[in-house]
Amino acid sequence: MAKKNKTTIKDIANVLNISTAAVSKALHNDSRISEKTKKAVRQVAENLNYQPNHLASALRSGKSKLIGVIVPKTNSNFFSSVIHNIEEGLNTEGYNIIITQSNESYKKECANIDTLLFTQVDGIIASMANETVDLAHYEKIKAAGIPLITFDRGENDLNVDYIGIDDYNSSHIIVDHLVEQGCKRIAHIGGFKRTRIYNNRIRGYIDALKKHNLPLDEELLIESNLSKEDGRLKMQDLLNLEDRPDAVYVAGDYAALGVLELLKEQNISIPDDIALVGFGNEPFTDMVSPKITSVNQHSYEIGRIAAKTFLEYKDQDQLNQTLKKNILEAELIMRASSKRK
Amino acid sequence: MAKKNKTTIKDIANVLNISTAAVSKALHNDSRISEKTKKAVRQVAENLNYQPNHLASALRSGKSKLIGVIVPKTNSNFFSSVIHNIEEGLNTEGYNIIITQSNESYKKECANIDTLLFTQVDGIIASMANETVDLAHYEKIKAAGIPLITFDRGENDLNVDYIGIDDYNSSHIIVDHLVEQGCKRIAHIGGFKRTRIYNNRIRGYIDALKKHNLPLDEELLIESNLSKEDGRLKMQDLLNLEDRPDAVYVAGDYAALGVLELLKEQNISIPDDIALVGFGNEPFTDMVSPKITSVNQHSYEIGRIAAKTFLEYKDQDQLNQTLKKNILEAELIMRASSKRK
DNA sequence: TACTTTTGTTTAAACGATTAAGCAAATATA
DNA sequence: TATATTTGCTTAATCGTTTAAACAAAAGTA
Repeated sequence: MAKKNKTTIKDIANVLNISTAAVSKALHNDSRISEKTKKAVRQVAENLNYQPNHLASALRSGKSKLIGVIVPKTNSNFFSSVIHNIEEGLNTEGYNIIITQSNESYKKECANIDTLLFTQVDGIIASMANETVDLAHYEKIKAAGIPLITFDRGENDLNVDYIGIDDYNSSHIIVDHLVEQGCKRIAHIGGFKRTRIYNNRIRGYIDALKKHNLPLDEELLIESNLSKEDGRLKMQDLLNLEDRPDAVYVAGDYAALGVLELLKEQNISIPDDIALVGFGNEPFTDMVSPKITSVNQHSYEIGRIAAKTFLEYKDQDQLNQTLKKNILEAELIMRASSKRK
Repeated sequence: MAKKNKTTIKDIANVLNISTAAVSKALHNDSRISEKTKKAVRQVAENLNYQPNHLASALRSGKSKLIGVIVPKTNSNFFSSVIHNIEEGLNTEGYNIIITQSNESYKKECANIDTLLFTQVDGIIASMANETVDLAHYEKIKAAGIPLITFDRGENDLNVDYIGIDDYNSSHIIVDHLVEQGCKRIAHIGGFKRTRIYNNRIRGYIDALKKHNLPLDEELLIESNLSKEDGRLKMQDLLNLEDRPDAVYVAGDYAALGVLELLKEQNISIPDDIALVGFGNEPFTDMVSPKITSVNQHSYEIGRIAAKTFLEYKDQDQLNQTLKKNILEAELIMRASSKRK
C-alpha cells in the first residue's frame, strides 16, 4: 500500500496529450471546450480515480470552501442541532464545516479562532463562551476580511449579524404563564448579567413582574453559571429564605435539572409547592419526572438562517458587515413541572 | 474594511531585504539561520501581523495538519466526549480536527468521507453508522494512503486500528449482576446483529445465561435500532408475552429510556417487577427516576488512545495498517433501576 | 599558505490547481 | 473573396509556501 501516487490533472493531460488548462476547463464544464474533449477528460478522470486537490484550488482561488463553527459545547441538543442545520444549509453549496468547541472557556475560544483563521476558512459562525467579555479575538476575524455570523450568544458591539430568539419577550411569556398558574412569588435563577442574552432575560423578568403588579424581591433574583450543580446550590439558597418562592424560572435547562433533583430530594411538590420552568428545551426536560416546562429556541431556524446569511456575503468583494439582528419568537413548551391546573 | 492585503513571507523578505527562503527557515527556527536574522524576522512578522497561509504550506508539504472525525451523531455524550479527547490529544501536536456527522446514515457517511478526502485530511478517525454494511467507502480512505482509526463501531474486515470496550465481557458483567439481584428471566433488547459490537453483546448475553444455567428463550432476545421509540415498541412486545421477563438488558441508553417510560406508564415497578440495565452511561441515566444502571464506555480513554494511535502513524512513509485492537474493560455503574437489594 | 568545514544565505523548482492572454483553425458575414 | 467572429485549445504566470541544491564568506585545520 504505497503512500501517494495521486492522480493530478497533469496525469489526465498526459494521457490525452492536451494541456492541463484544457483538463481543468473541461472538468469545470467551460463552454470553450468541445464536448468530445470533455467526455474524454471525464472518462480518463474516472478511470484514473482522479480526486481534485482541494488545497491547490483553494490556494489559487483564495477560497477554502470551509466554514468554521465555534460553539461552547457540542453535547447540548441545542448546539448540535444548530450545527446540523448549518451543515445542511452549506453542504448544498459545496461548503464544509469545521466544528470547534470552546468548552465555555475564553482561552480556548481564542485558540479556536486562531485555528480557524490558520485553516483559511471562508467564514465563521460562532456562539460565545460564557467567560468571554473581551472581544479582541473576534475583531481578528473581521480584520481577516471574512464574514462573522453570531448566534444565540452574541454581542451588539461586534457589529455583525446575529441570529437568536427574543430573550426579553421569552421572560414575559414565562412569567405570564406562571402568574396564570397562580404563582405570586416567582424567583429567577439567571445567567451572568454581563452576557447579553441572560441580561435580556433578567430585564424581561423584572418588567414582566411589574406588568403583573408583583413586587421585585432582590433575594429572588440570582446569578448563576447555570450548571446542574450550581442550580442545586442556588435553589438551596432560595429554600433557606424565610419567605420561599412558589415558582422558579431558571435560565438554563441543566440548572433547572439540578433544581428539580434538589426539590425532589426534599419532598417539595412540583408544581404545587414550587412551579419550575427551564430554558432551552433540551431532550431530558421531557424525560425526567415531572417533565420540565421549557422554552424552545428554534435551533432548526437558527442554523438555517446562519447558513443563509453567510451565503449572502460570500460573493461580496467589499465586506461591510453591520449589526443585523434576526430575532425569532421563542415558544414555551408547557409541561407538568409548571402546570397546576 | 478592505478584503485581503494579507502579509506573506514575501513582504517580510522585502522589508529585511533577504530571500523568502530565509524568512521561511527563520520562522521554522532552522539551525542554519543566524539568531540575528531570526529575531529580525520574528519582529517584522509581528509588526506586519503575519499569519502563515496554511493552504500553501499544506500544498507544498503534502500535510494539511487536519484530521477528519466521523461520528454517527454529536449529541450523545459518549461521542462528544470522545471527540473532545481526540481534540485534546491532537491540538498539542498542531493538528486540528474536522467533525462530521453521519446521522446513522450510510449515504451521509459516504459523503462525509468524500468531503474529508477532498479537504486533504492527514488521517480519519471514525465510528460507523448503524446502517453501514458495505465498506467500500472506507477502502477509499486506505487507498488515499492516510491512516484510518476506528472506535466503538468498527469492523474487523477493515484491517485497521480499533479502540473500543469489551462488549462480550460487558454482557457477562451485566448478566452476572442481574442474576445476583435474583433475576431469572433476563431479556435482551440488542442492536443489529450485523454490527459487530452488538453481535458481541448478544453472544456475551447468550454465553452468560449458559454460565448461570439459565435457559435461552429466543422470545427474550430482540433486535432493535435502539432508538427511544423502538425501545418502547420492543418492550411492549416483551410485556405481551405470556411469561414476562423479570429483567431487561438494553444495548443502548436511549432505548432503555423508552423502556423505562413504558414501564412507568404501565405501573410496572422497577426494579422489583422488572429490573432494567442500559448501555453507554449517558448523563440522563442519572437524571431519570429511577436512575438507570448502565455501562461506562470510557470515552475519555477511547479519545485519548485514538489520537495517540494516529500520531504514531503520522511520520511513517510506508503505511501498513493491520487489524490492531485496543480493548478496554467496561465498567458497570449500578443504579436504582436494577438494585433490588 | 592551502585546503576543508561550517555558517548563513540565495536560487529556483516544486506542490496542483486556476486563469488571463494568445493563437491557429473553422465558421460566419459582408 | 476578404474580413470578422467563434471555437478549441495552449502558454505561461500565479497563489504562498517549502526545500534541495548551490555558493560565498568565515572559521578551522594541516
